[in-house]
Amino acid sequence: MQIRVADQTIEVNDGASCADVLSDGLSKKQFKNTVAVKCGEKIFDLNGPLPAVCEELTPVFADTPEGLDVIRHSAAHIMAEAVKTLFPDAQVTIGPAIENGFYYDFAYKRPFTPEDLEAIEAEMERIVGRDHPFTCRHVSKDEAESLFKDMGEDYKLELIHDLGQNEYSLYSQGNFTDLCRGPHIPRTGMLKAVKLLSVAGAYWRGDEKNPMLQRIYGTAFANPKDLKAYLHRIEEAKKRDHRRLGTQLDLFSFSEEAGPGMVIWHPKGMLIRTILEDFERKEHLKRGYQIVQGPLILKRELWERSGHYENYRENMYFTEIDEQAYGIKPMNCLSHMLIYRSSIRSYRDLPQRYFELGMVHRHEKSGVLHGLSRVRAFTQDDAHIICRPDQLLEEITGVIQFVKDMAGLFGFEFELELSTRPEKSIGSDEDWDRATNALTDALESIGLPYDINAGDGAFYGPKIDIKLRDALDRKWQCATVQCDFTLPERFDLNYVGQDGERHRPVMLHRVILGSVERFMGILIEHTGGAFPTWLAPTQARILTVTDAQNDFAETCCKTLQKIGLRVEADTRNEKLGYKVREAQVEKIPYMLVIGDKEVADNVVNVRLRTGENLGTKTIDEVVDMIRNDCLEPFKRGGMSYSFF
RNA sequence: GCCCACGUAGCUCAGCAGGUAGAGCACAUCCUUGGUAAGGAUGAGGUCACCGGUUCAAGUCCGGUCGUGGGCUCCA
Repeated sequence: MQIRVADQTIEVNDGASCADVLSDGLSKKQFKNTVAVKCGEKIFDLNGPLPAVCEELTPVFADTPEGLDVIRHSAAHIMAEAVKTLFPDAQVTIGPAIENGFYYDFAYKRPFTPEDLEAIEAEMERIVGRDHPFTCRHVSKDEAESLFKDMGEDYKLELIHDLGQNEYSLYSQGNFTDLCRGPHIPRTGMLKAVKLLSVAGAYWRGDEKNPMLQRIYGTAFANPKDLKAYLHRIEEAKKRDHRRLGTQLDLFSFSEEAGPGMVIWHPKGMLIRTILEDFERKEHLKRGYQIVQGPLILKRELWERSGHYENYRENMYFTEIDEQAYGIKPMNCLSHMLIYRSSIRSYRDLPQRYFELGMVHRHEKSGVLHGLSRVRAFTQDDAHIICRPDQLLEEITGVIQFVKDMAGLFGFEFELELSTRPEKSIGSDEDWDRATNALTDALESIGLPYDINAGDGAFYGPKIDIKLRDALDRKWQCATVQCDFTLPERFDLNYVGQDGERHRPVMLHRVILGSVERFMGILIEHTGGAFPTWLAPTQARILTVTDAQNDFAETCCKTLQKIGLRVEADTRNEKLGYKVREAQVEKIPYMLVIGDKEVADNVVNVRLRTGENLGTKTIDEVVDMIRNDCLEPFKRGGMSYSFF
C-alpha cells in the first residue's frame, strides 16, 4: 500500500501507525511539531492506526488552529486527571477546546479556590512530566455504561445514555480514562505551555434549571513563547477596556446611587455621542428616513396589544398615574406604528421609514450587566420600515448597505449571521419563505460572507445580526434587521393597494449601531480612546511655553473656535513637557505649541498625538489640516459630512 | 437570577498576627518663566460600600445587604 505524505509517496507495511508513516515522510523537526494527522477533512490520532481508506496523510502541526484544538482538548483531559487525583470525589463532565483555550466542568461539593488552581496546575505539570501516552479504545454501549458506573461518573452515564450510540471511544492517559471522541496528542509530555486562568460556575448542559458545575478555564499553546505572547496580549487588551478608559478620559460613569446599569454621560463622552448621533440623523435623512419620536412611557393596554406584556413583562419597568398603568418602553416600535396608523396609507406612500434615537429601559438580570455593553437604560438608533412585500428585498439591501458603510467609516471588522425560522413561531410558511429569501438575496447581492443560525430567528420573523468584537475578543451584537409579520397584524396596519383593496404591509425592525451606548464602548476599545479627529472631544490644544505667549494663544484659540473647531488653550504656569504629557494622556489629536519664535512668525508648532512633529504652520494651514483629517474617514465609507 | 472573587482619599493602589489609616497622581497655595510625556515646597481630602454580630478593641474575623469584576443562563 502507498500513501502520500508531503509530496512523497511512502510505502506502508501492514499494521503501521499514522506516526510510522509520517515519521518517514517528514523531517525530524516537522515530525516533532506534529500533534495529529489529517486525512481528508477528518483529524486522527497520530499514534492511532491508519484510517481505513486513506491515500494521503497531512500532518497537523502544533501551532495551527487545528493543532491548537488538539493540544487544548488534551490539556483539558490532563487537567481532569489532575483534578481526579487531588479531588477524587469530583465528577468529570465535559471539557472541550474553545476559541482561546479550553475548559472542563466538574461536579464537586465545593467551588475550587485560586489555591486549588495552583495545586491542579502543579499536578498537571507532574502528569506532563510522566509523559504517558494517550491511548484510544472502542467499547460497546454496555461496556461504557458499566465502566463509568463503576467509576461513579453520573454525568458521563447521562451523556452515554443521551448520545444513544452503539459504540463509544475512550481515551486514557496514565490511569485516567475519559469518554471522548478525540483526537489527542500522542503523549502528555507534548503539552509544553499550559496555564489555568479562572474558575467559574456553569450550568450542566447550559441549562439554568440544571445544577451548577465548577468550570475551570485554561489555555494552552504550542510553546511557552506563544503562551507568553497571548497572556501579554490579554494584559494589553485590558488597558483598552472601555470601562477603564471611560474613567481615565472622563467620558462616563456609573453610580451606585443612580442604580446598576444606568450610564451617566460626562461632558466629553456626551460630546462624542452628540456628534455621532448628529451624523446619524443626517445620514438617515439622506437615505429617505423620517425622524420621529415617541414618549418614554405608554399605556399598559398598548403593551398588551403588542404582546410585549405577555412575553416581555419581566424585563419591563412599570409605573402608574391617575389609576392608569403605564409601561416604560423597552422598544420603540409602538409609537412608530401609531404614526403609521395616524392616516390612511396608499401603496404609493410605502415604504415609510421612521427613525428614532429612542431611549429604552430593560430590566436585565443583574448578573449580565457589563460596562456600556449591557446596561438597563440605553439608546437605540432604531428604525421601523413599513413596506409592501415586494419592497422587502430593496429595503433589506438598503439596511445592509447602511451597516456596511458605517462599519467602513470606523474600520470595523464584523460578522454577519442569518437566523431562520425557530420551532416556536407564528406566520405562514409563505411569509417566512419570502422574508427569509429576501434576507438571503440581500446578503448575496451585497456580496458579504455570512453564517446561518438555523432556527435562531425571532418567533415573529427571520433576522440578520451583525456582530462586532471588543478588545477582549468578546462578540457583541450591534446591527440587526428583523422581519416582522406579527405587529402589522396585531395593530391592523394596512395600505390601500392599486386594486383599491386593503393590504397588510410588512415591518422591518432595524438598528445600525444597535445601542449607542454599546457602540460607544466598542468604539472606545477599537480606538483605544484615540478617537478619530471628527469625534475627538478636544481636537486641538494650544500649549504655551511661557505666559509671555498667552495673549497670542488666546487669539489663535478664538480664531479656531469661531470656525467651529473644538480647541482649547492651556495657558497654565507649567512647563511645556508637563502640558504635552497631559494632552498626550488625553489623546488630543493636535497639540499646537506656541513659544516666542512662533509668536514672532505668527505660526504654531504642530505636534500630533502619535508623537510626530510637523513643524510650524500658519493658522490657516492648521484649519485645513484638521478639516481634511475630519473628512478622511468619510471618503472610505462613501459618505460625506459637513463640519463647518 | 445562579457560581466565585472583590469593594480603603477624585483616580491607581499599599496596609492586616484584629490595637483607632498610608503612597503616587489629581486638587489648593507659594516658589519657579521653563521648548515637545511628569520642576520644587507646603497643604487640604477618608464614619476603610452599607447594616448587624464576635471582641476590651474590627478597614482587618463572621453574617446579611448593595455595588463591581470573571463566568453561566439570557440579550442590543
